[in-house]
Amino acid sequence: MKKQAIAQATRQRLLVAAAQIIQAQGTESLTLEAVALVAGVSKGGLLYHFPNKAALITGMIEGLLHAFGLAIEQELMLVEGPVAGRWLRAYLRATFTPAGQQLELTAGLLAAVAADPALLEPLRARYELWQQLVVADGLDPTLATIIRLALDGLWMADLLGLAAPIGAQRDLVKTLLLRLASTTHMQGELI
Amino acid sequence: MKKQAIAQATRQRLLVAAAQIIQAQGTESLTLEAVALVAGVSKGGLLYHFPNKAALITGMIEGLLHAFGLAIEQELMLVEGPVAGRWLRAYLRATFTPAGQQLELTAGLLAAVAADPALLEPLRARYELWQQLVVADGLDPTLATIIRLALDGLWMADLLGLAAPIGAQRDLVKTLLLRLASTTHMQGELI
DNA sequence: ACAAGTATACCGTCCAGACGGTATACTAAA
DNA sequence: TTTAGTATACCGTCTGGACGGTATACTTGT
Repeated sequence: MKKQAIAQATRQRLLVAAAQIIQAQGTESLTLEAVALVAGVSKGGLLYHFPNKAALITGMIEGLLHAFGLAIEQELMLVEGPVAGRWLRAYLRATFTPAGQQLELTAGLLAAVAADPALLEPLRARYELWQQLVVADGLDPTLATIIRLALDGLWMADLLGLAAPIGAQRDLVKTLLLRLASTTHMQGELI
Repeated sequence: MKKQAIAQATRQRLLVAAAQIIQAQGTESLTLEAVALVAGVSKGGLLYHFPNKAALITGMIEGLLHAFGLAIEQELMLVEGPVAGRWLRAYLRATFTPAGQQLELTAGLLAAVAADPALLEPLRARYELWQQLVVADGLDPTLATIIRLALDGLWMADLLGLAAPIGAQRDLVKTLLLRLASTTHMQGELI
């Protein structure tokens, strides 16, 4: 195998190992040594790929952003429903997608908030952008924002184990959210 | 002043100091020494009130649970709207309560997830209870769950600075959520 | 084609400093 | 006088990261 390809795989293993440690034992246990051990690399090897701890965490967040961005783009290609709410529905489906539920990568968020909240900056920037797209999606901006917040809430409930809906209830939530995100105008008492 | 009262105030200062440190510098900077310094107490003084770090974090979470529980109870006393959705609306208004301290204490959650996810257990238990109340509130359970998730999402967006709606937009979100939580049955295309 | 030279990927050790926690001394209110 | 509350001094452990070294893959001059 090509050397570069191996190196790339090692890098990925390190990222995954870091996420696993966080999920299992909390960010405080995220030490360079532990990550290296789980990934089957020496500490020096880890530091080759990520020159310091912050770089490792940034790597996780960038990975998350990249994966989720791809998931959205993919969902956007699906032809469905009215034009209004198109983007929001893609975002919605992406969060319900395995990639969106890659809690592994999501753990990077926790690591960032632990090590230095400033590391969240790229994520914040992306969220600002997403929020802009959400309100400009042709739906009622307020309802669209609520849908967005509900998706984020679900994501957090999953991450922290805070009574996230599962099974059939989860499907119902998804279905209703999708329907809300297809509503160009609401009737009667709602708005 | 009574000595006990002073001690109680010191305890509170320690909790607040811990929350401030977390918000400003991340959980990794939450060291006993730093907390003591910010609170204007020596390390020994801190350890009198909280025998170890886990106790300090548990204290923050219990404080959050207590404060939020009180806020809900208070909102429940307000007479308004239909019976259905009564509890959810109280939860909703409590979430929007401008008690800045609440956000401070919320930081305890981050500390818990950093130090040891098991410390979240009391919070998880409480959430299960809340979720039960949410679905049994007389509204459509799925819509009620979505509202709950949106509130949690808002809470997280505030906590992490992820494009949380502010100002007029925030008020609109609150108003629409309240209206959704007063809807005993939805019309037309929605359900 | 191939030796010589260079870049890439990774290893193992070491250390200064920070951290949680203990032990003990002090102080002022009751 | 007692003791709740706070201060000071200290210890053992762990951590991030620096560093020097090695082996394998590439590139280049000839």
